[in-house]
Amino acid sequence: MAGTARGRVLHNSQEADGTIPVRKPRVDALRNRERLIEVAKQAFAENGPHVSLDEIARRAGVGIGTLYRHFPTREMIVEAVYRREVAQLAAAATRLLATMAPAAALHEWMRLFVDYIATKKVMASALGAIVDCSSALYAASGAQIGEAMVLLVNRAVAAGAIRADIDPIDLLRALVGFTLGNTSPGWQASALRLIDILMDGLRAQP
Amino acid sequence: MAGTARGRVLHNSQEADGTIPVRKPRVDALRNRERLIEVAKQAFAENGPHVSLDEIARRAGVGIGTLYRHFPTREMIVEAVYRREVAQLAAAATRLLATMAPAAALHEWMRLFVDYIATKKVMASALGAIVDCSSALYAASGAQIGEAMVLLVNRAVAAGAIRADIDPIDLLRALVGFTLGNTSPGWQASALRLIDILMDGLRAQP
DNA sequence: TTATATACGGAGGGTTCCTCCGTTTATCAA
DNA sequence: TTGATAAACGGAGGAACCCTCCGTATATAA
Repeated sequence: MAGTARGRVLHNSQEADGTIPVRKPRVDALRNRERLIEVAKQAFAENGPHVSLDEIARRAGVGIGTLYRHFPTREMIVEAVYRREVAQLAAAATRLLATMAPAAALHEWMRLFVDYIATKKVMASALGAIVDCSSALYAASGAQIGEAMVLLVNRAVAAGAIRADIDPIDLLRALVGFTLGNTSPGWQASALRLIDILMDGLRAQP
Repeated sequence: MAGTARGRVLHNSQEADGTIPVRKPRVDALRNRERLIEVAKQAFAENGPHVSLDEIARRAGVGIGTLYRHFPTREMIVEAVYRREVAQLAAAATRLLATMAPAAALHEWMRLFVDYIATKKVMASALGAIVDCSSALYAASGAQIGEAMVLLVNRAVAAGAIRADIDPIDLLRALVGFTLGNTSPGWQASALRLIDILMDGLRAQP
Protein backbone atom coordinates (compact mmCIF):
# COMPACT_ATOMS: atom_id res chain seq x y z
CA MET A 1 0.00 0.00 0.00
CA ALA A 2 2.63 2.49 -1.00
CA GLY A 3 0.29 4.60 -3.10
CA THR A 4 1.02 8.31 -2.82
CA ALA A 5 -1.42 10.29 -0.67
CA ARG A 6 -2.87 12.36 -3.49
CA GLY A 7 -3.99 15.89 -2.63
CA ARG A 8 -1.68 16.18 0.34
CA VAL A 9 0.38 19.38 0.64
CA LEU A 10 3.86 18.90 -0.73
CA HIS A 11 6.41 20.11 1.76
CA ASN A 12 9.13 21.31 -0.53
CA SER A 13 7.25 22.41 -3.57
CA GLN A 14 7.80 26.13 -3.13
CA GLU A 15 9.46 28.45 -0.62
CA ALA A 16 8.25 31.91 0.45
CA ASP A 17 10.91 33.65 -1.63
CA GLY A 18 9.89 31.81 -4.77
CA THR A 19 12.97 29.60 -5.04
CA ILE A 20 12.49 25.92 -5.63
CA PRO A 21 14.66 24.16 -3.09
CA VAL A 22 15.91 20.87 -4.40
CA ARG A 23 16.31 18.16 -1.89
CA LYS A 24 19.91 17.10 -2.00
CA PRO A 25 20.36 13.80 -3.83
CA ARG A 26 20.31 10.71 -1.74
CA VAL A 27 23.73 9.45 -0.86
CA ASP A 28 22.94 5.89 -1.89
CA ALA A 29 22.00 7.13 -5.35
CA LEU A 30 25.30 8.97 -5.75
CA ARG A 31 27.21 5.99 -4.43
CA ASN A 32 25.52 3.59 -6.83
CA ARG A 33 26.10 5.93 -9.76
CA GLU A 34 29.82 6.14 -9.08
CA ARG A 35 30.03 2.44 -8.53
CA LEU A 36 28.29 1.69 -11.81
CA ILE A 37 30.66 3.91 -13.77
CA GLU A 38 33.67 2.31 -12.12
CA VAL A 39 32.45 -1.22 -12.75
CA ALA A 40 31.43 -0.38 -16.30
CA LYS A 41 34.92 0.88 -17.04
CA GLN A 42 36.47 -2.36 -15.84
CA ALA A 43 33.93 -4.46 -17.69
CA PHE A 44 34.49 -2.61 -20.96
CA ALA A 45 38.22 -2.94 -20.59
CA GLU A 46 37.98 -6.68 -19.95
CA ASN A 47 35.27 -7.78 -22.34
CA GLY A 48 35.09 -5.12 -25.00
CA PRO A 49 32.19 -2.84 -25.69
CA HIS A 50 29.57 -5.58 -25.78
CA VAL A 51 29.33 -6.46 -22.11
CA SER A 52 25.74 -7.00 -21.13
CA LEU A 53 24.22 -4.30 -18.98
CA ASP A 54 22.82 -7.03 -16.75
CA GLU A 55 26.34 -8.10 -15.97
CA ILE A 56 27.46 -4.59 -15.14
CA ALA A 57 24.55 -4.23 -12.73
CA ARG A 58 25.31 -7.60 -11.16
CA ARG A 59 29.01 -6.82 -10.75
CA ALA A 60 28.14 -3.47 -9.20
CA GLY A 61 25.81 -5.24 -6.78
CA VAL A 62 22.72 -3.29 -7.82
CA GLY A 63 19.51 -4.27 -9.58
CA ILE A 64 19.17 -3.83 -13.30
CA GLY A 65 16.45 -1.28 -12.66
CA THR A 66 18.91 0.90 -10.83
CA LEU A 67 21.29 0.86 -13.73
CA TYR A 68 18.58 1.85 -16.15
CA ARG A 69 17.41 4.68 -13.91
CA HIS A 70 20.86 6.22 -13.88
CA PHE A 71 21.69 5.46 -17.50
CA PRO A 72 18.59 5.00 -19.64
CA THR A 73 20.58 4.00 -22.70
CA ARG A 74 23.73 2.05 -23.25
CA GLU A 75 25.34 5.04 -24.85
CA MET A 76 24.83 7.09 -21.73
CA ILE A 77 26.86 4.84 -19.51
CA VAL A 78 29.60 4.60 -22.10
CA GLU A 79 29.72 8.36 -22.31
CA ALA A 80 29.81 8.65 -18.53
CA VAL A 81 32.82 6.35 -18.38
CA TYR A 82 34.52 8.32 -21.09
CA ARG A 83 33.86 11.71 -19.51
CA ARG A 84 35.18 10.46 -16.20
CA GLU A 85 38.30 9.18 -17.88
CA VAL A 86 38.98 12.51 -19.55
CA ALA A 87 38.36 14.45 -16.35
CA GLN A 88 40.64 12.18 -14.36
CA LEU A 89 43.43 12.44 -16.88
CA ALA A 90 43.19 16.23 -16.92
CA ALA A 91 43.06 16.40 -13.14
CA ALA A 92 46.06 14.09 -12.85
CA ALA A 93 48.28 16.83 -14.28
CA THR A 94 47.92 19.12 -11.27
CA ARG A 95 47.99 16.21 -8.86
CA LEU A 96 51.24 14.90 -10.28
CA LEU A 97 52.82 18.35 -10.29
CA ALA A 98 52.00 18.67 -6.62
CA THR A 99 53.74 15.46 -5.68
CA MET A 100 56.77 15.09 -7.90
CA ALA A 101 59.38 16.94 -9.94
CA PRO A 102 58.06 18.60 -13.12
CA ALA A 103 59.88 16.32 -15.56
CA ALA A 104 58.77 13.23 -13.65
CA ALA A 105 55.22 14.53 -13.62
CA LEU A 106 55.28 15.02 -17.36
CA HIS A 107 56.72 11.56 -17.86
CA GLU A 108 54.14 9.90 -15.67
CA TRP A 109 51.30 11.82 -17.22
CA MET A 110 52.27 10.65 -20.67
CA ARG A 111 52.08 7.09 -19.40
CA LEU A 112 48.57 7.75 -18.13
CA PHE A 113 47.73 9.07 -21.56
CA VAL A 114 48.30 5.62 -23.00
CA ASP A 115 45.66 4.18 -20.67
CA TYR A 116 43.29 6.89 -21.72
CA ILE A 117 43.70 6.07 -25.37
CA ALA A 118 43.14 2.40 -24.61
CA THR A 119 39.80 3.22 -23.00
CA LYS A 120 38.93 5.39 -25.91
CA LYS A 121 39.62 2.65 -28.41
CA VAL A 122 37.56 0.10 -26.57
CA MET A 123 34.60 2.37 -26.41
CA ALA A 124 34.81 4.02 -29.79
CA SER A 125 32.47 1.57 -31.46
CA ALA A 126 30.01 1.77 -28.60
CA LEU A 127 29.86 5.53 -28.63
CA GLY A 128 29.20 7.10 -32.00
CA ALA A 129 30.12 10.55 -30.72
CA ILE A 130 33.74 9.61 -30.23
CA VAL A 131 34.00 8.35 -33.76
CA ASP A 132 32.83 11.65 -35.08
CA CYS A 133 35.91 13.73 -34.56
CA SER A 134 34.00 16.99 -34.75
CA SER A 135 31.42 16.36 -32.04
CA ALA A 136 31.09 18.60 -29.03
CA LEU A 137 32.07 15.79 -26.71
CA TYR A 138 35.29 15.28 -28.58
CA ALA A 139 36.04 18.98 -28.68
CA ALA A 140 35.55 19.36 -24.94
CA SER A 141 37.74 16.41 -24.10
CA GLY A 142 40.43 17.60 -26.47
CA ALA A 143 40.54 20.99 -24.80
CA GLN A 144 40.89 19.52 -21.33
CA ILE A 145 43.73 17.28 -22.39
CA GLY A 146 45.46 20.08 -24.24
CA GLU A 147 45.37 22.35 -21.21
CA ALA A 148 46.84 19.66 -19.03
CA MET A 149 49.69 19.10 -21.42
CA VAL A 150 50.46 22.83 -21.68
CA LEU A 151 50.56 23.08 -17.91
CA LEU A 152 52.94 20.16 -17.53
CA VAL A 153 55.32 21.32 -20.23
CA ASN A 154 55.41 24.91 -18.97
CA ARG A 155 56.27 23.79 -15.48
CA ALA A 156 59.00 21.46 -16.66
CA VAL A 157 60.48 24.17 -18.86
CA ALA A 158 60.31 26.71 -16.07
CA ALA A 159 62.15 24.29 -13.83
CA GLY A 160 64.83 23.86 -16.48
CA ALA A 161 64.14 20.13 -16.56
CA ILE A 162 63.43 19.91 -20.28
CA ARG A 163 64.44 21.91 -23.31
CA ALA A 164 62.51 25.11 -23.89
CA ASP A 165 62.03 24.87 -27.65
CA ILE A 166 59.11 22.50 -27.49
CA ASP A 167 55.49 23.11 -28.34
CA PRO A 168 53.21 21.19 -25.95
CA ILE A 169 50.80 20.53 -28.78
CA ASP A 170 53.54 18.87 -30.78
CA LEU A 171 54.11 16.60 -27.85
CA LEU A 172 50.42 15.76 -27.80
CA ARG A 173 50.55 15.01 -31.49
CA ALA A 174 53.43 12.68 -30.86
CA LEU A 175 51.43 10.82 -28.21
CA VAL A 176 48.47 10.51 -30.50
CA GLY A 177 50.75 9.22 -33.21
CA PHE A 178 52.26 6.64 -30.87
CA THR A 179 48.88 5.36 -29.86
CA LEU A 180 46.03 5.94 -32.24
CA GLY A 181 47.70 4.69 -35.37
CA ASN A 182 48.65 1.36 -33.89
CA THR A 183 46.09 -1.40 -33.84
CA SER A 184 48.46 -4.33 -33.53
CA PRO A 185 48.54 -6.21 -30.24
CA GLY A 186 51.29 -4.90 -28.04
CA TRP A 187 50.78 -1.31 -29.13
CA GLN A 188 50.56 -0.22 -25.51
CA ALA A 189 53.99 -1.55 -24.59
CA SER A 190 55.43 -0.03 -27.72
CA ALA A 191 53.90 3.35 -26.92
CA LEU A 192 55.31 3.26 -23.41
CA ARG A 193 58.80 2.54 -24.74
CA LEU A 194 58.55 5.39 -27.21
CA ILE A 195 57.51 7.71 -24.41
CA ASP A 196 60.65 6.87 -22.46
CA ILE A 197 62.81 7.64 -25.44
CA LEU A 198 60.94 10.85 -26.06
CA MET A 199 61.56 11.93 -22.47
CA ASP A 200 65.28 11.33 -22.86
CA GLY A 201 65.22 13.54 -25.91
CA LEU A 202 63.35 16.25 -24.05
CA ARG A 203 65.86 16.33 -21.23
CA ALA A 204 68.80 16.82 -23.62
CA GLN A 205 69.46 20.48 -24.34
CA PRO A 206 69.47 21.45 -28.03
CA MET B 1 16.92 -39.13 -45.60
CA ALA B 2 19.40 -36.70 -47.00
CA GLY B 3 22.38 -38.20 -45.27
CA THR B 4 25.48 -38.24 -47.43
CA ALA B 5 26.40 -41.63 -48.87
CA ARG B 6 29.57 -42.08 -46.89
CA GLY B 7 32.36 -44.06 -48.51
CA ARG B 8 31.14 -43.34 -52.00
CA VAL B 9 33.66 -42.11 -54.55
CA LEU B 10 33.59 -38.32 -54.81
CA HIS B 11 33.41 -37.31 -58.44
CA ASN B 12 35.25 -34.04 -58.33
CA SER B 13 37.80 -34.67 -55.66
CA GLN B 14 40.80 -34.83 -57.93
CA GLU B 15 41.51 -34.67 -61.63
CA ALA B 16 44.21 -36.60 -63.50
CA ASP B 17 46.41 -33.54 -63.82
CA GLY B 18 46.28 -32.90 -60.08
CA THR B 19 44.18 -29.75 -60.26
CA ILE B 20 41.19 -29.48 -57.99
CA PRO B 21 38.32 -28.32 -60.19
CA VAL B 22 35.86 -26.24 -58.20
CA ARG B 23 32.29 -26.56 -59.15
CA LYS B 24 31.11 -23.11 -60.08
CA PRO B 25 28.94 -21.57 -57.39
CA ARG B 26 25.23 -22.09 -57.67
CA VAL B 27 23.44 -19.19 -59.26
CA ASP B 28 20.83 -19.03 -56.54
CA ALA B 29 23.57 -18.61 -53.96
CA LEU B 30 25.10 -15.72 -55.85
CA ARG B 31 21.73 -14.13 -56.36
CA ASN B 32 20.83 -14.34 -52.70
CA ARG B 33 24.17 -12.91 -51.69
CA GLU B 34 23.75 -9.86 -53.90
CA ARG B 35 20.19 -9.43 -52.77
CA LEU B 36 21.20 -9.53 -49.12
CA ILE B 37 23.84 -6.87 -49.58
CA GLU B 38 21.44 -4.63 -51.44
CA VAL B 39 18.69 -5.02 -48.84
CA ALA B 40 21.15 -4.56 -46.00
CA LYS B 41 22.32 -1.28 -47.46
CA GLN B 42 18.77 0.04 -47.61
CA ALA B 43 18.00 -1.22 -44.12
CA PHE B 44 21.09 0.39 -42.62
CA ALA B 45 20.29 3.66 -44.35
CA GLU B 46 16.72 3.65 -43.06
CA ASN B 47 17.08 2.33 -39.54
CA GLY B 48 20.65 2.96 -38.55
CA PRO B 49 23.26 0.33 -37.83
CA HIS B 50 21.14 -1.67 -35.41
CA VAL B 51 18.69 -3.27 -37.80
CA SER B 52 18.04 -6.83 -36.80
CA LEU B 53 19.53 -9.45 -39.04
CA ASP B 54 16.21 -11.27 -38.95
CA GLU B 55 14.62 -8.29 -40.60
CA ILE B 56 17.26 -8.08 -43.30
CA ALA B 57 16.71 -11.74 -44.12
CA ARG B 58 12.95 -11.28 -44.17
CA ARG B 59 13.13 -8.23 -46.41
CA ALA B 60 15.44 -10.09 -48.78
CA GLY B 61 12.99 -12.96 -48.89
CA VAL B 62 15.44 -15.55 -47.63
CA GLY B 63 15.67 -17.58 -44.44
CA ILE B 64 17.78 -16.40 -41.57
CA GLY B 65 19.99 -19.44 -42.04
CA THR B 66 20.85 -18.28 -45.53
CA LEU B 67 21.95 -14.91 -44.25
CA TYR B 68 24.18 -16.49 -41.66
CA ARG B 69 25.74 -18.84 -44.19
CA HIS B 70 26.79 -15.94 -46.36
CA PHE B 71 27.71 -13.58 -43.54
CA PRO B 72 28.57 -15.45 -40.34
CA THR B 73 28.90 -12.24 -38.31
CA ARG B 74 27.15 -8.94 -38.33
CA GLU B 75 30.41 -7.18 -39.10
CA MET B 76 30.84 -9.21 -42.26
CA ILE B 77 27.65 -8.01 -43.85
CA VAL B 78 28.39 -4.43 -42.89
CA GLU B 79 31.80 -4.73 -44.45
CA ALA B 80 30.32 -6.26 -47.59
CA VAL B 81 27.96 -3.31 -47.96
CA TYR B 82 30.80 -0.91 -47.47
CA ARG B 83 33.12 -2.60 -49.94
CA ARG B 84 30.39 -2.65 -52.53
CA GLU B 85 29.75 1.01 -51.96
CA VAL B 86 33.40 1.92 -52.45
CA ALA B 87 33.73 -0.23 -55.53
CA GLN B 88 30.61 1.24 -57.08
CA LEU B 89 31.74 4.78 -56.41
CA ALA B 90 35.13 4.13 -57.96
CA ALA B 91 33.58 2.39 -60.96
CA ALA B 92 31.13 5.22 -61.44
CA ALA B 93 34.00 7.49 -62.49
CA THR B 94 34.70 5.61 -65.70
CA ARG B 95 31.04 4.98 -66.35
CA LEU B 96 30.21 8.67 -66.05
CA LEU B 97 33.12 9.68 -68.25
CA ALA B 98 31.82 7.34 -70.93
CA THR B 99 28.37 8.89 -71.00
CA MET B 100 28.78 12.60 -70.39
CA ALA B 101 31.10 15.58 -70.74
CA PRO B 102 34.14 15.54 -68.42
CA ALA B 103 33.04 18.49 -66.29
CA ALA B 104 29.54 17.08 -65.92
CA ALA B 105 31.00 13.71 -64.99
CA LEU B 106 33.14 15.29 -62.30
CA HIS B 107 30.15 17.21 -60.99
CA GLU B 108 27.92 14.16 -60.87
CA TRP B 109 30.60 12.04 -59.26
CA MET B 110 31.03 14.53 -56.46
CA ARG B 111 27.32 14.27 -55.79
CA LEU B 112 27.63 10.49 -55.55
CA PHE B 113 30.43 11.04 -53.08
CA VAL B 114 27.96 12.60 -50.67
CA ASP B 115 25.88 9.42 -50.72
CA TYR B 116 28.98 7.39 -50.08
CA ILE B 117 29.87 9.42 -47.01
CA ALA B 118 26.33 9.04 -45.74
CA THR B 119 26.65 5.26 -45.92
CA LYS B 120 29.99 5.46 -44.22
CA LYS B 121 28.61 7.47 -41.34
CA VAL B 122 25.71 5.16 -40.77
CA MET B 123 27.92 2.14 -40.64
CA ALA B 124 30.90 3.55 -38.82
CA SER B 125 29.74 2.44 -35.41
CA ALA B 126 28.82 -1.00 -36.69
CA LEU B 127 32.18 -1.61 -38.29
CA GLY B 128 35.16 -0.96 -36.10
CA ALA B 129 37.52 -1.13 -39.02
CA ILE B 130 36.14 2.03 -40.56
CA VAL B 131 36.58 3.89 -37.34
CA ASP B 132 40.20 3.01 -37.21
CA CYS B 133 41.56 5.32 -39.85
CA SER B 134 44.71 3.29 -40.32
CA SER B 135 43.16 -0.08 -41.12
CA ALA B 136 43.80 -1.92 -44.33
CA LEU B 137 40.18 -1.66 -45.33
CA TYR B 138 40.27 2.08 -44.99
CA ALA B 139 43.54 2.36 -46.90
CA ALA B 140 42.23 0.28 -49.78
CA SER B 141 39.04 2.25 -50.07
CA GLY B 142 40.90 5.53 -49.87
CA ALA B 143 43.16 4.50 -52.74
CA GLN B 144 40.25 3.53 -54.95
CA ILE B 145 38.48 6.80 -54.35
CA GLY B 146 41.66 8.79 -54.87
CA GLU B 147 42.31 7.15 -58.23
CA ALA B 148 38.81 7.86 -59.39
CA MET B 149 39.14 11.51 -58.50
CA VAL B 150 42.49 11.84 -60.27
CA LEU B 151 40.99 10.30 -63.38
CA LEU B 152 38.02 12.64 -63.42
CA VAL B 153 40.04 15.78 -62.86
CA ASN B 154 42.65 14.89 -65.45
CA ARG B 155 40.01 14.31 -68.08
CA ALA B 156 38.22 17.54 -67.30
CA VAL B 157 41.48 19.47 -67.41
CA ALA B 158 42.50 17.81 -70.66
CA ALA B 159 39.16 18.83 -72.15
CA GLY B 160 39.73 22.40 -71.04
CA ALA B 161 36.51 22.28 -69.04
CA ILE B 162 38.06 23.25 -65.71
CA ARG B 163 41.10 25.23 -64.63
CA ALA B 164 44.37 23.35 -64.75
CA ASP B 165 45.91 24.53 -61.50
CA ILE B 166 44.00 22.12 -59.32
CA ASP B 167 45.26 19.15 -57.32
CA PRO B 168 42.69 16.32 -57.38
CA ILE B 169 43.60 15.46 -53.83
CA ASP B 170 42.76 18.98 -52.71
CA LEU B 171 39.37 18.50 -54.26
CA LEU B 172 38.95 15.29 -52.32
CA ARG B 173 39.93 17.08 -49.16
CA ALA B 174 37.30 19.66 -49.86
CA LEU B 175 34.65 16.97 -50.24
CA VAL B 176 35.67 15.35 -47.01
CA GLY B 177 35.54 18.71 -45.31
CA PHE B 178 32.05 19.37 -46.66
CA THR B 179 30.76 16.06 -45.45
CA LEU B 180 32.60 14.47 -42.59
CA GLY B 181 32.73 17.48 -40.34
CA ASN B 182 29.02 18.07 -40.43
CA THR B 183 26.78 16.12 -38.13
CA SER B 184 23.83 18.47 -38.12
CA PRO B 185 20.69 17.34 -39.90
CA GLY B 186 20.62 18.69 -43.40
CA TRP B 187 24.33 18.27 -43.90
CA GLN B 188 23.71 16.41 -47.13
CA ALA B 189 21.80 19.25 -48.74
CA SER B 190 24.44 21.68 -47.57
CA ALA B 191 27.22 19.55 -49.03
CA LEU B 192 25.43 19.35 -52.36
CA ARG B 193 25.08 23.13 -52.51
CA LEU B 194 28.74 23.61 -51.73
CA ILE B 195 29.64 21.20 -54.49
CA ASP B 196 27.73 23.28 -57.00
CA ILE B 197 29.57 26.41 -55.94
CA LEU B 198 32.86 24.60 -56.08
CA MET B 199 32.15 23.47 -59.63
CA ASP B 200 31.44 27.05 -60.66
CA GLY B 201 34.78 28.03 -59.21
CA LEU B 202 36.51 25.24 -61.08
CA ARG B 203 35.09 26.29 -64.40
CA ALA B 204 36.33 29.85 -63.99
CA GLN B 205 39.83 30.29 -65.32
CA PRO B 206 42.37 31.76 -62.89
C1' DT C 1 18.15 -38.92 -66.04
C1' DT C 2 20.24 -39.65 -61.76
C1' DA C 3 23.37 -38.88 -58.02
C1' DT C 4 25.16 -35.67 -55.06
C1' DA C 5 27.20 -31.46 -53.48
C1' DT C 6 25.41 -27.34 -52.31
C1' DA C 7 22.15 -24.20 -50.66
C1' DC C 8 17.82 -23.27 -48.45
C1' DG C 9 14.44 -22.37 -44.52
C1' DG C 10 12.96 -21.78 -40.04
C1' DA C 11 12.14 -23.92 -35.42
C1' DG C 12 14.13 -23.44 -31.07
C1' DG C 13 17.21 -22.51 -27.06
C1' DG C 14 19.91 -19.16 -25.03
C1' DT C 15 20.90 -14.28 -24.25
C1' DT C 16 20.03 -9.45 -23.78
C1' DC C 17 17.14 -5.57 -23.46
C1' DC C 18 14.21 -2.66 -20.87
C1' DT C 19 9.79 -1.63 -18.43
C1' DC C 20 6.92 -1.76 -14.58
C1' DC C 21 5.66 -1.83 -9.98
C1' DG C 22 5.74 -3.40 -5.16
C1' DT C 23 9.13 -2.63 -1.48
C1' DT C 24 12.71 -0.20 1.00
C1' DT C 25 15.14 3.83 2.69
C1' DA C 26 17.08 8.53 3.16
C1' DT C 27 15.58 13.09 4.00
C1' DC C 28 13.13 16.77 6.17
C1' DA C 29 9.63 19.12 9.04
C1' DA C 30 7.74 19.20 13.30
C1' DT D 1 13.23 11.73 17.90
C1' DT D 2 9.64 10.69 15.03
C1' DG D 3 6.57 10.17 11.38
C1' DA D 4 5.45 11.34 6.48
C1' DT D 5 6.92 11.26 1.97
C1' DA D 6 9.77 11.66 -2.04
C1' DA D 7 13.27 9.17 -3.97
C1' DA D 8 15.63 5.10 -4.93
C1' DC D 9 15.91 0.14 -5.05
C1' DG D 10 15.40 -4.73 -6.98
C1' DG D 11 14.11 -8.09 -10.03
C1' DA D 12 10.27 -10.60 -12.48
C1' DG D 13 8.75 -10.98 -17.01
C1' DG D 14 7.64 -10.12 -21.90
C1' DA D 15 9.67 -8.89 -26.22
C1' DA D 16 13.33 -8.85 -29.35
C1' DC D 17 17.42 -10.63 -30.96
C1' DC D 18 21.17 -13.85 -31.92
C1' DC D 19 22.74 -17.93 -33.99
C1' DT D 20 22.95 -23.06 -34.53
C1' DC D 21 21.24 -27.21 -36.32
C1' DC D 22 19.26 -30.25 -39.39
C1' DG D 23 15.66 -31.91 -42.50
C1' DT D 24 14.37 -30.52 -47.18
C1' DA D 25 14.96 -28.71 -51.82
C1' DT D 26 17.56 -27.79 -56.00
C1' DA D 27 21.33 -26.74 -59.27
C1' DT D 28 25.07 -29.09 -61.35
C1' DA D 29 27.69 -32.62 -63.59
C1' DA D 30 28.10 -37.21 -65.29
